[in-house]
Amino acid sequence: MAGRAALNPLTASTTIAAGADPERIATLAKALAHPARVKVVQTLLRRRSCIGCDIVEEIGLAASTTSEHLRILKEAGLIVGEIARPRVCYSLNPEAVAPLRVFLQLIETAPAPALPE
Amino acid sequence: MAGRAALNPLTASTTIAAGADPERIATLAKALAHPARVKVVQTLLRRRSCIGCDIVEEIGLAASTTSEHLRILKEAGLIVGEIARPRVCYSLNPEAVAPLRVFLQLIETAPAPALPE
DNA sequence: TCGGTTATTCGTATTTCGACGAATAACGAA
DNA sequence: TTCGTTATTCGTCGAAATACGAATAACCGA
Repeated sequence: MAGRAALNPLTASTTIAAGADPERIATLAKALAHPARVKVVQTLLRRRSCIGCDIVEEIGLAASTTSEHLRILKEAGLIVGEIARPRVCYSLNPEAVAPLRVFLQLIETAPAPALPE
Repeated sequence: MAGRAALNPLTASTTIAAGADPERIATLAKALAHPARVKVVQTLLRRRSCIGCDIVEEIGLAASTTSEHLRILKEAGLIVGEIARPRVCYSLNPEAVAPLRVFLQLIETAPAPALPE
């Protein structure tokens, strides 16, 4: 089952993704639908280790605003925050993006449309 | 450079995606951040051929609302609309999702965080 | 116990989104 | 030319998102 590692490209479960729950897909996409949140993820990609409030100055918004973006990412399951008082250590949850990734891959490998160019 | 077919999994250009333009990523994600728009894409995946106003009844919203969703998808480059008066023939533009897909793949293959569980 | 440090919540203002019906556009067919 | 069919644009409304500063919470160390 793994989850990570394999990154199963296009298997049986893929076909199902064609009819995957639109709500779920949309929710995941929405979590990444703001530049600040993408930046947060990119930061966590760069500095693999968890980060505290460094994220705040990294993306250049007020602490309260950043906290809200982190909340949204957390709610979507994309990141997790380990409390290490007085700070919080954030890190990515790589498996969370799978449904959206599969959906995109399905689009990308779709047969070219009839468009005669 | 192909574009489709290969679906280049994780190559040199991937690393760059770690610092990919957050605006671009966010814009793509935003286009898919609504269930109705995901449904439109799913419909176009199922019925590979282009569709006219069938999309309207497929997703069950008013024609004007649907048109707006289609506009957003078009603006993001995810779909194209070929005019065939008096109707419009929509189809997917599979290559458009590449940047977002690469970004997601990068997340998914990121080294597991330090979280000792 | 008392500050110091960091994160989150709260209240608020502004902007954007999402939905609808009505009106409009744009052509093929009769 | 006039009608019918389909898509889009427009005006509007309520809901949601975004941003901020102030206030609050929650611990660790002195």
